[in-house]
Amino acid sequence: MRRSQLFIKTRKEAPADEESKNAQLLIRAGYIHKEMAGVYSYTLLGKTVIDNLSQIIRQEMNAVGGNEVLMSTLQNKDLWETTGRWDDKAVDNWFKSKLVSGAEVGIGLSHEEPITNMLRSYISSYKDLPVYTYQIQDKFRNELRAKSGLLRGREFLMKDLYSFSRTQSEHDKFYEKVAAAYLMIFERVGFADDITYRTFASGGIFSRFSDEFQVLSHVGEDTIYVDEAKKMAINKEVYTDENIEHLGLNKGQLSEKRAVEVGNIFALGSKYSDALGLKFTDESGQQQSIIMGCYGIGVSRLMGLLAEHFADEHGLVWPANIAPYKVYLASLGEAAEVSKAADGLYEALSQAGVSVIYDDRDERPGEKFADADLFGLPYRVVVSQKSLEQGGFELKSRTSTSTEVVPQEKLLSILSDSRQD
RNA sequence: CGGGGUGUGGCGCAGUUGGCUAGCGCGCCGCGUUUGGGACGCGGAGGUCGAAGGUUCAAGUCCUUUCACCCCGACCA
Repeated sequence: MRRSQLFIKTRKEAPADEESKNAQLLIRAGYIHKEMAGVYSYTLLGKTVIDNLSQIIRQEMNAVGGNEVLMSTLQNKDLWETTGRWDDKAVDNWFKSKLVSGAEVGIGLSHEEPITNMLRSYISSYKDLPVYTYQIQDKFRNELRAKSGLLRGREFLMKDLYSFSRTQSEHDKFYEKVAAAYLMIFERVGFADDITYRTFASGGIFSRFSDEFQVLSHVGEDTIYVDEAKKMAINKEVYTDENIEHLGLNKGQLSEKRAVEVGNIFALGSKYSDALGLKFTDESGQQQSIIMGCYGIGVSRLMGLLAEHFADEHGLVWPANIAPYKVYLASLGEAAEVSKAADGLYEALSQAGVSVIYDDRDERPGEKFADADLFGLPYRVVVSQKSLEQGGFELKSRTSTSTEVVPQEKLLSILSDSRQD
């Protein structure tokens, strides 16, 4: 992508109506645009980050047998009344609207009801199960207060997986499989296990605990207690002597931390399947309940937390797997030989499958360097009179302060070598 | 929803006890000089001062109502 074709413009100053670092950086760098409190649009840069995150999640969900689906945003009130979740007293953050006829519809805040209902059309036998479905799409929640940029919005991108199992043990096995997949996902996006904790949290009716995936961060809304040696954590909401003992933890080994919840998995039992009449016939011809589980990851929140976490005083510093492009290629000056060399390198990189932003604008060096830093791409390559005289192009990684001049073939091999998966 | 704060060209801000043509920086347009860390000169364009109502000879400034945004708290099925 040529920078001259990107419509975004970077800013030196942070917007006055954002306090959070993630929103300030992402807006300054032109990744997102604020529509209103808790609602953001994504430019090509931001959308590519979202796509990269989604792709990693998709791969891991497919690996555990997930069927990706796309559910409707408009929701059938009847389904939610069946489970008792239409009432504002039961769920108080609905966005609701009306058809011209006057009939009420919901705007999707979650999808247990519709997915369960949809499966009634397809599931009837033990042979049809288990089934795992997942979706990556916008959810709408009428939060009393949106805050912290992408970390708590009213409209946000979420991956939700729902599992439908025949027995509790089948469910339990899958549950653990997803838990492992989650840790893999967070590792792949850059949150390794030194800061990511599977955390015991309140479980609802069907299990003693649910599992949250918490990334340690001072901007976190959650307080958790961490046993670093055992790699275990417990949410403040269930931090009682009884639970600590139940989990085999020792209060003296636990330290209090702030964390951001990036994922949450929990058991649903047969609450929704029974309520909506989704059952299966077992080998002996008997009707049986279906055991459900629910597994969420806040994709846009994850992006916000990545921006919050991977940044320095100059701007964003994306992990290689997440960066919207791998290389920021900048030409300096308007000399014909420089433009020609830069054009050629852009072609060569593109053909080698290296994703690159080519800053072909007529701007001064300082501005191009500042933008390269702010964008946070893993590598910066500079084409200039100076680099050409030294026999090549100047290569610098976003995190290092030193540069080296390398000839084209070597540059191509370096940049396509550590190609992102 | 309780408390605190802020709304002035695209962005960041100033604007005194009400006073006459509403300023500054960035960005934008034109010309010229520049070109390795967000250049400089000259000349331009762009504003219902969040909105509505009121007080006054006169309102960005005072009063009332209202909307939006940020932060703390509560809430987060």
